[in-house]
Amino acid sequence: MYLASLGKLALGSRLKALSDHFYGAADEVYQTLGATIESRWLPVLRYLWDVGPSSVTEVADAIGQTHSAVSQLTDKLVHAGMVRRQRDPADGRRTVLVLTEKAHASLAELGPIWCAVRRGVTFSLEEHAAQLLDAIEACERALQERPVVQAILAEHAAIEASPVEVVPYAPELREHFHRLNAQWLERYFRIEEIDGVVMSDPERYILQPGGAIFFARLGEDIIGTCALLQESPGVFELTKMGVDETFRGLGAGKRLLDACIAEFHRREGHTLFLESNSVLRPALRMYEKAGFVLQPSIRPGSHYERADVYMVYQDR
Amino acid sequence: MYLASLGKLALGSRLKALSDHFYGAADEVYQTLGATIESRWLPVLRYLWDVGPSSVTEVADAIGQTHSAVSQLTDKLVHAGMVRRQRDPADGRRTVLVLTEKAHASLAELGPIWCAVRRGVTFSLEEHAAQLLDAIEACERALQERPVVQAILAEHAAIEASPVEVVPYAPELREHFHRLNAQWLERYFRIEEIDGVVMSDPERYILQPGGAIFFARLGEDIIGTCALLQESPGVFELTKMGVDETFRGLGAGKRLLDACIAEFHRREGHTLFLESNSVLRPALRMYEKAGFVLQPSIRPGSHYERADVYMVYQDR
DNA sequence: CAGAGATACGTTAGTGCTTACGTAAGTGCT
DNA sequence: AGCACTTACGTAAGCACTAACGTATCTCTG
Repeated sequence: MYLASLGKLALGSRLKALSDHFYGAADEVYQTLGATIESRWLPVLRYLWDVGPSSVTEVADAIGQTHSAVSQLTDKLVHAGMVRRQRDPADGRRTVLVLTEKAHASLAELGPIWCAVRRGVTFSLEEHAAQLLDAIEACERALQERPVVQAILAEHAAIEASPVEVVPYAPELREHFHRLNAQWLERYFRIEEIDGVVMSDPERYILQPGGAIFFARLGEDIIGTCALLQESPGVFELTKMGVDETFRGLGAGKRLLDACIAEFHRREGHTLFLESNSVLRPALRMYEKAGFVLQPSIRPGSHYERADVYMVYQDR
Repeated sequence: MYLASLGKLALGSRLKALSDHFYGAADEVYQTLGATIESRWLPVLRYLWDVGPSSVTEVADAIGQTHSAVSQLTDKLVHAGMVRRQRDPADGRRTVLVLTEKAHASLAELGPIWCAVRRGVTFSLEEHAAQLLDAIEACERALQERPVVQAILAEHAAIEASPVEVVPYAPELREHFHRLNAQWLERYFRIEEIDGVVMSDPERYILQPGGAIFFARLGEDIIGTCALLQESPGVFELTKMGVDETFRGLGAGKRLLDACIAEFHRREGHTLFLESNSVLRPALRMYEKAGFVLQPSIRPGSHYERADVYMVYQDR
């Protein structure tokens, strides 16, 4: 599913899809079992069933919808003979919604079906149903406490305020080198033996053999890294390029790449290559734009299991 | 929020509400920052951006919507100057959607905004965002493997096939007594000291002092329990009534209650009372229907912290 | 190579919700 | 008491999507 790759950007779309799935499933069940109810009615009917006669606004607030939605839904429920509208004698503005006898009878019969729904969802989703409910609840609460729009605007201001800077390796940044690379390795592949060795001691395995490491910095955050590894005199490998997922789109990758290529020239290398994997499409496109050319076959004697792309830099 | 109390029954509604919240938040951000994009466009635009020119059906499949939806969205995108429709020369039925130059320019500028969105969501929801995404992914997968409609219908058939039976205490059911009571105690209150003692050794604390325990059984599942505790000669307390959350609505509670009242009569008790809490509204309604009458104040010298309701049985 | 069936996709009608608006009824301030 | 305000709620218009349909095009089979 493509949407999964968009992560937090497509949260709305994915939630909607799941929501529609459950609505549809419930309706299918009701219809198959001959229940005269629709999935969208449930919150209103259950509220009136649990709490008793209530005004439109009261119901709307409880189930988290607008009074218009409840009012329109009430039209349908009245038409279906499930609800009566009554004027509130104490307050002429209010319309009190009351379940009819028919509704009481219908709802009483629905017990086993609702039970089956809960059981079926539990069977189908196993423990994920509870995890989903917990996550929803936690998110609802968090959104109340820390409105997401403000948070996003604040982050945007912070991002705009300070530019992405590229800085060379420094010992105190070593753990960032590990963190940033582990992030994408674990997400898309796994940490191969050679990765673990190099990531844990980059000074020894990258800098000492005549290589270089750069970091991208945004304010106080180290958001990306990239390494230039000297494989043999004049032959360099571009490797361990990683940008924090949440910080992509700021051009940090390109800046790091440019820094590595500049360093390659400064050291008067004659060959610069890289190995990658075809699933990392945005990265490959960036390499191409920077001057790397896709080779027809993978590099002979590659160190990496995951390598299925081999590119060589062609100066222009 | 009332919907939370419906649990798995209202999954669709809650997901929809969250979904709308995120769509709305994204649109607010785009508008505030002056980006000429709407949240609903994102899946299509990002797909074309990541994958390149694609046909309508291809996009629809990737983002999990119907071709109609994509087609109609395309109308808007064309109108906004973001997308061009092209006939596929190789297959005259297909319409290839291509991002315009303007779209490329717009999307390139959106990088920092998307970054801010990811960062903002992470800040606002903390670890719950990742939990939500994981749960969504797990549910999507589970729904594919075990369609929920079939699961529900199967459960319903199982429920209809065998009636709820009430059975008296037996030693091998002891752990069910603990499980069923722990479920609601932990959910709404906490397990007080006296609860723990009684639940762990019901034979000693309920049966030996002249009480009784009943269980509700559905097929192989023990789905509910209820106890009659003799407090002093002829004075009985109805206590430890619990029905498995997923099995509510089958009338098991009422059956257990009737069994306890019958037992109370069989033992020729003269007083039957219960203590409960006002949040357990459906249970209180059931007690009332069975003949319990709400007392004006709580029982003097109650054993329970949570008791704020005191009811006494009035034979009719 | 004809014709049945499948596929691609635009169009239309309908659904479930929203926002915006209008009206009636209650509330509060002077 | 009078007038601005708020509140309750129905109605209208609009949006995002779906299902159903129609048309054009392609593919497969005998």
